[in-house]
Amino acid sequence: MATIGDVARVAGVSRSTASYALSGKRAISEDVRRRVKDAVRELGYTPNAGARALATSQTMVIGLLAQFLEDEFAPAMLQYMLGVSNTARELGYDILLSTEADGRNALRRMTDSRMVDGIVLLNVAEDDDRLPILRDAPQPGALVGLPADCSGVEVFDLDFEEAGRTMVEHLHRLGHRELVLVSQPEHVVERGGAYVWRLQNAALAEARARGITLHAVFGPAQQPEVGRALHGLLDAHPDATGLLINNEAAAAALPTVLHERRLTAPADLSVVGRYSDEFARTFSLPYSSIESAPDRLGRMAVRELVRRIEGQVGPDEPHVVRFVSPELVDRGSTGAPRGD
Amino acid sequence: MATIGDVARVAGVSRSTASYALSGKRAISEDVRRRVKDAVRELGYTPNAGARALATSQTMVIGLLAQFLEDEFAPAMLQYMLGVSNTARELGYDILLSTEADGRNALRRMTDSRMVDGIVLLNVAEDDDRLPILRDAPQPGALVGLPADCSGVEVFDLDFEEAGRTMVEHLHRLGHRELVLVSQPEHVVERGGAYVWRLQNAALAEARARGITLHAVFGPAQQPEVGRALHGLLDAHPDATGLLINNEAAAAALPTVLHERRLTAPADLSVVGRYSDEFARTFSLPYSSIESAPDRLGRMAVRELVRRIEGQVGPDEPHVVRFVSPELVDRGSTGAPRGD
DNA sequence: CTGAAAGCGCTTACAG
DNA sequence: CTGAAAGCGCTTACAG
Repeated sequence: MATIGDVARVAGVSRSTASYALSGKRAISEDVRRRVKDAVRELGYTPNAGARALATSQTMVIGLLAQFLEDEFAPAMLQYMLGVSNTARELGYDILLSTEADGRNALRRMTDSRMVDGIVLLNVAEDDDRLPILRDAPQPGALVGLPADCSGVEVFDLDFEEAGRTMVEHLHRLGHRELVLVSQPEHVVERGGAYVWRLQNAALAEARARGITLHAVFGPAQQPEVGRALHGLLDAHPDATGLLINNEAAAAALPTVLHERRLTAPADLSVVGRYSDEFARTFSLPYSSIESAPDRLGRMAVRELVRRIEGQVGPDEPHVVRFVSPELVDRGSTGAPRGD
Repeated sequence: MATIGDVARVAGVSRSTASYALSGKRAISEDVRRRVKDAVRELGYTPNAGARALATSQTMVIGLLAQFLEDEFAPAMLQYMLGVSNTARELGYDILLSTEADGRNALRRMTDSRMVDGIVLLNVAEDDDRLPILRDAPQPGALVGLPADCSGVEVFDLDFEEAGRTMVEHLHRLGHRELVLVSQPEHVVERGGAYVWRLQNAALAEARARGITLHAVFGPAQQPEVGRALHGLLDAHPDATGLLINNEAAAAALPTVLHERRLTAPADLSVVGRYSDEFARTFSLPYSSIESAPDRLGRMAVRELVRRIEGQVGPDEPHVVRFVSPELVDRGSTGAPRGD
């Protein structure tokens, strides 16, 4: 493989001149620049990434820690990954991916050995055990998901409180007075998925403020349990006219359940979910939903991370905690309650 | 950050001795080994990956080129990625991930700049335009998917011919005489998804050999088109008693379609799909299916790739082309044809 | 505008 | 069993 030394020799200049001609970091005569470029083409030269990283202490690589936790919906994670990966590439960075169950190990390896310039953490828990390691690392970090302690890292998340309020408000305005909310399984919450609480508590508060009833339950995340759970719920609350779904598996199972019960949305039941548009398309879900914007969150996290990496924002400047406002995507699954 | 020089100083030895004490590549006195280990612990030393890569020309990184093509089912790709990523980690390698639409660019960048020791290509097309680049690269490559020309790379794929035969044979034995096969969209085939042809042609040949009827069609990959297409198919072939599905989107849409038609499998219609068990669980699919074994294929590809990388198989030894035999996972969706 | 040299942090023959 | 030195392939002050 050709080195910068080969390029220099062929171009008849010194290695430093060859390097500068390629980086443009100092003035180079037109003649020399041309000879260097020609040599590069002739030799098919590409800089050795490891050598460059060693010299510059920049790897142009971002570490991406994805976690595929049991009972969480793997396909949903993919959208975040793609948002991160594609944005990184646009900004000139490659992605070092870890899918290890033990994220702490992967994180330590990547940061300690200087394989990456920065880190993106996905699926962040309330009390995420990767955070202390990330804070101690010399590289900056960005999270998708809101932990209890946001110090030292950039944080991006959907505004789940607002999402909960929006769902309740939307159905209340349509005339609904009794609603059911199906959240993720309780052990997702216990593991640190505080977003489940955030949405649910805000929804409950909003319902209370509006004087309407909201039955909030945790649903399973697996088939066929989640289908049975949905049947049980609809049996238990025959007067409920609106269904709120903050549980991807439940959303995916709902069409079958409604068919089995001979129910149609919105004629018999109004339905609002919380998932991404991409998810809705993949699963052919016909329900209006709060867009969870995974690609947008991934993009934002990488953009801010790169600003940190490249020093466009100083190390003393405060870290960002940014919430994406939920948007309701209308797919026509809500309307006036039946009997109205 | 501590360097090997710091370790050496603290341990009171030379840098080379410190290095050897850690690698174990030459005999070291117990005393020195202990002092070096202590120094490592005290300083929290981790080798700089870039420096090591430069010195050894080994990065311990594998490049993973995933392609998310339009109209292909993104969640299915995730299973392959996880198989690759997890196996790589078990063998001591990290994953450099590319999700770029232009895989050729990503491939060239990774190989030319020596960021990786080897490459895994996912979603390989009949005439994949990344292959010439991979063959020219100094790093070995492994594919999941069968191209027309397998030279110079390790190839792993499901035996789609056998899968097609198995599906037909299974239903024929149960007494079915008229079947419908729904494949991926035709433009997936045109783009190079030869596996679609392989399964379909083998199924047609098997049906012919057994003297039964098989209607083979290409289905859409998107909602709601695929649902409508399924309805159209069942309308068009009212006497068909068995449905073969080689199209993930169609499989995901089928439960709804059958409910809408008040059909039950296998009482009214026997159904056999071709997808992974993980996929079936995620989408709550109750149909028997040919297991496409994405995790297993990913594992095999990485294992063989690492054997090449580490020189356990010589550069002159022939490359591997290995097919995974399809296994039929019985989920009870097939039986005797209705009216029998 | 260009070159010679130092240095990034490792590993590994070479010498003893 | 250990050390001094060279080298991996870059970049970037330092000098001219």
